Amino acid sequence: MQTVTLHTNFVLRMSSTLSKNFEPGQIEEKWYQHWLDKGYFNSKPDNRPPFTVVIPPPNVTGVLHMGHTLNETVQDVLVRKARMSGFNACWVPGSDHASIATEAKVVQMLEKEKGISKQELSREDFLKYAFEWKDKYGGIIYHQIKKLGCSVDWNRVTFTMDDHYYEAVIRVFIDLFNKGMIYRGARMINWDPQAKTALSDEEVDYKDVQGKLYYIRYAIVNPESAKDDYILIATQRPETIMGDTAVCVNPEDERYMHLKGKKVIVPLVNREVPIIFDTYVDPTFGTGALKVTPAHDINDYNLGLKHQLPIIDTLNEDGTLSAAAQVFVGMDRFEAREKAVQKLREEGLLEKEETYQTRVGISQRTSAVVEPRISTQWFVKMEKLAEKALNAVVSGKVHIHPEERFLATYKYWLENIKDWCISRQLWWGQRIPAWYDADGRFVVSATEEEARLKFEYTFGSAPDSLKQDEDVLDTWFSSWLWPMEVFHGITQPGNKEISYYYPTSVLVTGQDIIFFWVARMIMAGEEYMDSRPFEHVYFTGMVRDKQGRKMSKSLGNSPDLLELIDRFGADAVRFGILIAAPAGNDLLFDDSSCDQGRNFNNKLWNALKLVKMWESRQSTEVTDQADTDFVISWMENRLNQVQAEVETLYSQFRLSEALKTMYSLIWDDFCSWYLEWVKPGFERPIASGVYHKTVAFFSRLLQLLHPFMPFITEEIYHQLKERQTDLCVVQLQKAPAVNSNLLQAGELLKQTITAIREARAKNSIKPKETIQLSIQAQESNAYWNILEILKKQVNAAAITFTSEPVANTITIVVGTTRFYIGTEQALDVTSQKEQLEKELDYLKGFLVSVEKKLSNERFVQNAKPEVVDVERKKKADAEEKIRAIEESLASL
RNA sequence: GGGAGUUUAGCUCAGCUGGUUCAGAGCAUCUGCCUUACAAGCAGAGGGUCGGCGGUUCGAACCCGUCAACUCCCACCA
Repeated sequence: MQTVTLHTNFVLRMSSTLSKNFEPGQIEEKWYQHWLDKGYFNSKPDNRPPFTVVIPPPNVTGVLHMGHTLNETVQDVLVRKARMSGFNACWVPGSDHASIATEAKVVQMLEKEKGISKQELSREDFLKYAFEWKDKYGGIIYHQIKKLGCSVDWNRVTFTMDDHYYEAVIRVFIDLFNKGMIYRGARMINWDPQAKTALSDEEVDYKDVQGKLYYIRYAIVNPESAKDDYILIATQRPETIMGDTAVCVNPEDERYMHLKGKKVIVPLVNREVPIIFDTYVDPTFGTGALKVTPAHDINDYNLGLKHQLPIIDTLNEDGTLSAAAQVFVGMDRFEAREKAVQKLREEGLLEKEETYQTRVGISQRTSAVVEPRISTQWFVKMEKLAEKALNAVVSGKVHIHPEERFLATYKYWLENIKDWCISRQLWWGQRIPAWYDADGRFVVSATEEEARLKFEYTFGSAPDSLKQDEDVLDTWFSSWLWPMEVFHGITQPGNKEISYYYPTSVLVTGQDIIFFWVARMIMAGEEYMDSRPFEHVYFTGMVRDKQGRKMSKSLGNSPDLLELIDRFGADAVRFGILIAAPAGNDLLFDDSSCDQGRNFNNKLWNALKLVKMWESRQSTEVTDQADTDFVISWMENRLNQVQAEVETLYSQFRLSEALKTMYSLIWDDFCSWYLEWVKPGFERPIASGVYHKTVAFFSRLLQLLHPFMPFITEEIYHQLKERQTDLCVVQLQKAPAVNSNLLQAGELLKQTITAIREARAKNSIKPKETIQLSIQAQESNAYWNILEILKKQVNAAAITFTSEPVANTITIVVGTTRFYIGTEQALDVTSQKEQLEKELDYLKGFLVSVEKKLSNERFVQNAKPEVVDVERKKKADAEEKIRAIEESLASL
C-alpha cells in the first residue's frame, strides 16, 4: 500500500491534467469519429496519383479473427502512409457472401434457433433469412474494422451480392459462355453430402485417417478348378460394392492371366461383371485386383470410361444409399459400410481386414466427408485464362512479396490446372442465368424474356414457361471480379473511377487463397481489363497461437478482437500483431506483444507529460543549459537517418522492421537519450529554443509512427500544441541528407555515458554519490561541447582535463580517451587491475586477429578497399587502446 | 510420391548484396534504484559452437553439398 502512495505522489505535483497512463478507449472513439466527420478517408479521382487497395472481403459468416486483424492492420499502415505521402489513397471495404459457408450457417441457425428446415422454405423466404444474417454479421465485421482504426472509404462499401455486383457476375458468365469458355457437362466432381452441393477441387481438404482395408472374395463364374473359384480384392469402401461394374487386374500379372474373358459375381447383389485388364492397377498393392466402381471413385470413373463400363450410382445426394444399391437402401453410407461388412462376414466372403492409413476428402465448408460423384455441372475452361495469369506474374507485371517464393507453386498450379466447376447446388449466391425447356434444352441469358427470344432464335420456338437453373455460382466466381467491380468496372466499363483507380496498388492477403482468389483475380483482370488487377501482392503468414497451432474456432484459441482492443487499445493491438509479423512467415501470436504495445503507448504518453510540463517553464534567458546545440543537431540527424531507413523498409514491405526501427528511435534515442540530455535541472526553466525544437522533433516522430499507431499519435500531436491540421493528413517531407559525423559524435557520447555508468555500478558507487571525472583525451575538443551533459548523466560533481593518469581512480577507456573516476570510497586496486587486465587480454587477442588479416596478402588484394581501411583503423584503435590500458595499469 | 519453408539466447523472433568490436531485439532471469515524464519505469549484468557434418572463400549465421527435426502446399494408388 505504501508504495502505491509513493507512486502516485508525483501526480499531485503535476500541473497538467493529463492522466497517469494513456487511456485509449474514449480517445480512439473520438478520433475515429472526427476523421470520419472530416471525410479524410473518402476518395474521389483527382490530379494526385492514386493509391488503391481493395480489402479482401471477409466472409459474412462470423467475426474477424487474428488473421484478418493482421491483414487489415498491414493494409491500413500502407494506406495511411500513402495518404501522408501525396497519394490519393483509396481503400475499399466490403464483405463476401461466401455462398456455401454462409448458407450452411444460415441453415444451421434456422434449425437450431427457429426449428425450421431448409426444405420447408421457399427459395425467396430462405434468401430473406440469409440477408438478415448478412446484415447482422456484416455489421459486426464493419464495427471491428472501425475499432481497429482502418482508414477505409465507407462510401464505397461493397458486398458481393449488391445489385450491380450481381449483374456483373451474370454478365461475365454470359460473356464467357458466349466465348465458349463456359460449358455444362457431366463430370465426376467432389460432392458435399451435407450441404448437398458440388465443390471445387480447392474446396476439399485431405485428412489422414485410420481406415480399414477389407479383403473380399468375388466368386468366379465357371471357374477352371474348384480350388480357384474366387478372386480376392481389397477395398476400403465395401458399401460401394453394389456399384461395381468390373474387377480390374494388371495384364502383366501372372496370377490372373488365366482369368481372361472370365466374369465374377459381385457379392451382396449377385451381379455378373467382367474381369478387365489395365496397367493402371499396381500388382504389388493389396491383392493386385481392384474392384471398379465408376460412379464413386475418380480413378474407377476413368477406367470405366476407357473400358465402357456401365455406371451404377448407388448413393443419393445426401449420402444415403439409393434404390440402385438394391440393399441397405436409404441407409447412411457409413452405416451401410458396417452392415455390408457384417453381411459379407456372415456369407463367408470376408477373408480378412487390416488397419490402413488412408486419406479422406473433407469439405472445407461443412467438414463432411466428400463423396466423388457424377453429376451435371457448369465448368469454366481454364487453359487460356491460366496462360494469361501465368504470364502476368512471370513477366513481372505483378510482383509477389516476400520475394518470389510463391512463384514456383503458382506456376505449377496454373500449368496443371483443371477446368473449374462453378455451379453449386445452393440458393445463396448468384443464380446461374440458364433457362431450360421441358426437354432440357437451354439458353444462357440474363432474363427470362431474353431467354425466350433466344429460344425462338436458336430452336425456332419458345415454350410457354422456361425454368431457370436452380444452381448458384461458386463464391470465387464473384470474388475474382472484386478489384474491378468495386469500381463498377464490369457493369460500367471505362467509367471515370475504374480508369483512375485500376489497377490497384497492392493486395494484402493470406497465402492460403493464392489459387482460390489471387490467381483468379489476375485471370479476370487480364480478361476484362486487359491488365493486372494489382501491382503488388503482399502475402502475410498465418497467425498461430503460442503453441504454434492454427487459430480456429473449434480450438477456441483465437482471441476476440474487440476484447483485445478493450484490454490494450487498438494501437497496442496493432503494434502487437505487427511487431510479431515477419513478411510471409507464420507468426505465433501472444497477448504479451500487445503488452509491449501498451507499454509503448505509455512511454509516448509520458514523454508528452514531460514536454507539457516544460511548456509553462520556458524562458528565453536560460543561461545554464549548455550543450544543447549539439544535442539538437544530433537528434535531427538521427531522425533524418531513421526516416530514410523506414522509407526503404516500406518499399520492401518490411513493416515489422520499420516499426522496430521507429520503436527504438523513440524509446531509446528520443526518450532515453535526447529528452534526458535537454532536460533542465529540477524546477529549472527550459530554454525556449530547445523547447520548440523538442516539440518539433516529437511531432516528426508522431508523424512517422502515425500509420502504425494512428490514435495515440493523433492525440499527442494535438496535445503538444494547437494545430490547424490533423496528423493523419499532414504530408511527410523528404528527409534531408544525414551528417554522419554528428551521428558518430552522438554515439560516442552514449558510449561514454554507458561506460562510466557501468563502472559506477561495478564499483558499487551509489546512484546519489557524485564522482570526480578526469578526462585524458587526445583531442579534447571531441568532448568540450558535451561536458555539461556528461556531468549530469553520470552524476559527476566536476569534470577536469588531465594530461596524465590520475592516481586512486577507476580507469576506463572509451575510444582512445581515458577517463578517471574519482570517488570518496576506498578503491579496490586488485579488482581494478583485474578488470583492466581482462580488457587488455581481449584487446591483444583482437589485435592479433586483425594483424593476421592485414598481413594476409590475399585479403589485402581481394577485399574491397573500404574493408581493408576499416581493418587498418581497427588495428590503430586497438593499439592505442592497449597503450592506454597499459599506462593505466602501470600507474596503479 | 513431388515441391516449398523453418531451425540463431530459457521463450518469440530480427540479422538486407559474405567484411566495422556483428552475433542482436523484446519477453523472462539477476543486481541496484520510488531519480525531478514513465516501477507498464530507470541504470546495469548474465545468457548463444547461429540444428549436425563437409565444402567454397583471404574471410561464412549468410553461399554450395549432405544429414536430421519440425511445418506447409500439391498429388487419383484400391
